[in-house]
Parts: sequence; structure tokens; C-alpha cells
Amino acid sequence: MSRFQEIFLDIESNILNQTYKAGELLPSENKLSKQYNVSRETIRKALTLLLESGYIQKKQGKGSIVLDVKRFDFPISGLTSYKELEEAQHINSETLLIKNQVETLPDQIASFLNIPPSSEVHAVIRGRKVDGETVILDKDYLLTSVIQELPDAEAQKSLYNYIEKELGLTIGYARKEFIVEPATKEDRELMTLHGDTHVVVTRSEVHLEDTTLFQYTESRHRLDKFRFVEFARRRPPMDYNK
Amino acid sequence: MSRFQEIFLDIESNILNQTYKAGELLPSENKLSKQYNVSRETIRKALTLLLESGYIQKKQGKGSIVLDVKRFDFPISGLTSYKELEEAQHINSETLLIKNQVETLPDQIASFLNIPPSSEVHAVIRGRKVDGETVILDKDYLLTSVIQELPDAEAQKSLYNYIEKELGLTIGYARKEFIVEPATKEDRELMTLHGDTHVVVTRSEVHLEDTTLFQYTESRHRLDKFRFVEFARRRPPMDYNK
DNA sequence: TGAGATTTGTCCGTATGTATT
DNA sequence: TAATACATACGGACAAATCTC
Repeated sequence: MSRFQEIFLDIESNILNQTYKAGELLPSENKLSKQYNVSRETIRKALTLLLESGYIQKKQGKGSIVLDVKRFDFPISGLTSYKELEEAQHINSETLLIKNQVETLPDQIASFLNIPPSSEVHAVIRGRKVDGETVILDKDYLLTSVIQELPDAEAQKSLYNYIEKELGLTIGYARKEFIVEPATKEDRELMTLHGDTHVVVTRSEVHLEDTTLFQYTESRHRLDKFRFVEFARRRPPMDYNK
Repeated sequence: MSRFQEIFLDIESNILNQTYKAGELLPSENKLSKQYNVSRETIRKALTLLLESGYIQKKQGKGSIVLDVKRFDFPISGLTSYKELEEAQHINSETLLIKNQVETLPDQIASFLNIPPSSEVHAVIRGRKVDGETVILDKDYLLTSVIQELPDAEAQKSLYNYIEKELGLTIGYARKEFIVEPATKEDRELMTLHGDTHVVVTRSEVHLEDTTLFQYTESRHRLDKFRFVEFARRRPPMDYNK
């Protein structure tokens, strides 16, 4: 791991364990560079990561203020897998593997993704059961051209773990969309909906680091079990007239 | 504006107008640094902004690949105001100013924000009307200690415009939460709900650049009018055991 | 009010390492 | 193997904002 990432993790843990308390200033960049025995530029890269993660706010002429990160739960954004979330939030849940077979990608999704129709995919459907009720339905399509084999045992555990640890592929980025849709017949059959008329649907296309598309995911949440938290920084409004 | 921001905007517009096409490589960092007559570090800062905005993907040893940004609508994330969104997406809508008066902040919200109870705020309620139906209800509380005056005419237009342009304050960051809640009596009275039982609620606390909290916002959307798009990069899973 | 010290923002040039082709 | 391209790191310089005395 690079030096600035190590320093980021070190300062992060010092914020989380309150060595640096909310509202206080971090040591100045010059002090930190002496303390860690690196150049100021290296410190600044570490601080940039802290800034983007919502841990600090920087102010020219003043310093880096530690924000109050404790009051919020762990952020859910940033391409984190369900398995990781489960561990982070100490949720006790059970995964039901409902389907895992090779099919051709439905035309509708192929055209949405802008790839050739009848591409071959692993179609995986899993239910997430909390307190005896199925509250989330995950539907995944993984291109067989990228992922050759997908054993049931791995699908039952964590797709991301299998892809990154077992296959050695690196996930790069995703585009996600959140909308609310009427519940389908399949939703009512596979989930515990208590008569809800709608579900929250998140759709995402996931790419590897080299930009190849390899996965399309649809995650369907019961209304009362959905929550999304975001940290956002203000950017100057874009000029759309150009 | 700083040089790397100018270069970011320039390359951004070249991607949007397809001078640099999706799937192609940008000129190398060395070439760009000669082209713009700046050091490579300055180019790298501009490319970092492009990376974070989802315009490019960088690959060591290869180059910077232009991503296909056209297929998605404009991203809605990143603290953009309704007024700006409206312009960006060419939506024709009307704003109804339903309330704008000075009150004490409700205890419930004060404790959520972790600030003294009975703080004085401007309480603003606005409806967003599209095609004759009120589909969004915005409830804003702005601390009078930061915002002294709030004329009706400004509340009718854009709060952010008034705060940034008129008052010269700089908005820094916000924490946002998205959940689905049962519609309240007020929702049914003020919005056109067609019998919907739920609404999407986004709650956010907005801070100035110097970290002072100044606004709490609750935006209530009719289910079929809510859509949120995010660009996410993979980060290594955090180690929560430390 | 003002001058000086401190701190972050920006930019430059150089060097070395790593990945790709 | 060699050339190319990005990743990381160092140190220096000056500007701009803030704080203190």
C-alpha cells in the first residue's frame, strides 16, 4: 500500500477512536509531514482522501477541522456489497439462493446496457432474509465471457468476494439508479411484502477496472427496509448552455 | 479560477461535445502538459476531477479512457439545488410558496441535529408543480443566526442562489438520507398523491464552508417522480474490527 | 489598524517505481 | 527488451486566507 493511503488509514482510525475529536483541528500539514516523516504533498494526498470521505473540512489559512462523523451510521454509498454491509452494521441475515443458472440476457436489459442481444450470462436470484422475512430480492446477471464459472456455494456467499479474491479481478466503478416501482408478481411471491404496493429498485451496471462491463444488478427492497445515506460536497453549478 | 479547474472544464466540454469520444484514450499526461503549457502535476489534478465525476477511467501503463457518459441523464447527486436541476433537465415546473415565516425549530429536529432546542429559524414550505400536479414538497429550516432575512420573493425563486449570490455565503457540504415513509395528512393535503400510501423522503443537514450548520431540509417526493442516479467507485472494504 | 507568523492552495521540476504494449 | 504511460514521492516557491499581538 502506498504511503499516503497508510497515513489516511492511520488518521482515519485516530478520528474514529477520538484521538482527534470532532470540532478540533488536525495538526497542520507541516507538523504532520514531520510527524510521519514524509513531504507535505504526501500529507495533502492523505488529507484529500479524508476530505472526500467526509471526515474533515479544510479551510485555507486555518486548518483541517474534524467533522462529527459519529452521529451518522456508516455510509452506504460507494459500491459496497451486501455481505460487507451486513458485517459493518452487524445485521443478522440469511441469504436464500433462489436461482443460479446460465441463460441468455433478456433483450430489454441488453438494449439498456447497449450490448449485443442474447449475450450469455449467469442469472442469479437471491433473497435476503431478516427476522424470518424476505425483505430484499437481488437479481444479478454476470457475463460468462468474464466470469466463466459460478458455483452455487460462492453465489450463496458473496459475489464480490468470489470475483475479487478468487478470480483476482478488480472491480472499478458502477452507475446506479434508484427508483420506486409497483411490486411485480415475482416480488409478491418471493418477498414478504405485507400487502405493499411498491418496492424500491436499485439498478446498476458494474464495470471492471479496465472498463469492461461484466454485471447488471437489480436489487428490490421492501419500502421499510430501504435507507440510503450520502455525503455530498457542493460543486459550482454546471453551465449547461455551452 | 485555478488552472487545473480550468483544464478540467475544458476537457469536460471536449468530452461532452465528443471531441474526445467514449472508448478512446485521452492524450497522455505528458502531451496534455505540453499542450496546456503546465506541469504534469497540474494535469493530474484536472484528470482526478474527471475521474471522480465519472468521465474517465485511468489505467496505469495505458492511459485515460473516456467513459460513455451520454447514456445516463445528468447525475442528480452532489448537492444540486432544485432550481439548478430544473434548468439542467429542462423541466417546466412552477414553485408554490406555501409558507415562509420565523418560528422555533421543532424539538424533534433540534435533537436530531444535535443543536440547542428552540433555535429560531425561517420555516419555508414550497410545492413543486409539474403539469398541474404538486409532486414534490420541500420543507426547509434556515437558522436565523446565519440567515437574517429571507424575503418571500427570494424563497419563491432559489434559496441557494439567494444564499450564495446575494448573501455571499459559501455552501460546503451536506449529509443526506433517503428513505420511504407513509404519507402524512399534510402530504395528502398539499400534494397530488392519487391515493399513494407512501412518499420518498430525503433529509439533509447543510453546512457552510466553515462547517457551521445553517439549514435542515426535508424533501418529500411522490413515488413516481423520484429518481436518483449515482456514480460510484469501488473502495476496498473497510476493516470494522479495529 | 496593521504587521508578522501560521496554514492551506497552487504550481513547478525532478526522480523513481510499476504496468502496458 | 525497450519505449511509453501512469503512480508515488520529495522539496521548493509563492499566493491567499486567517489569526495573533
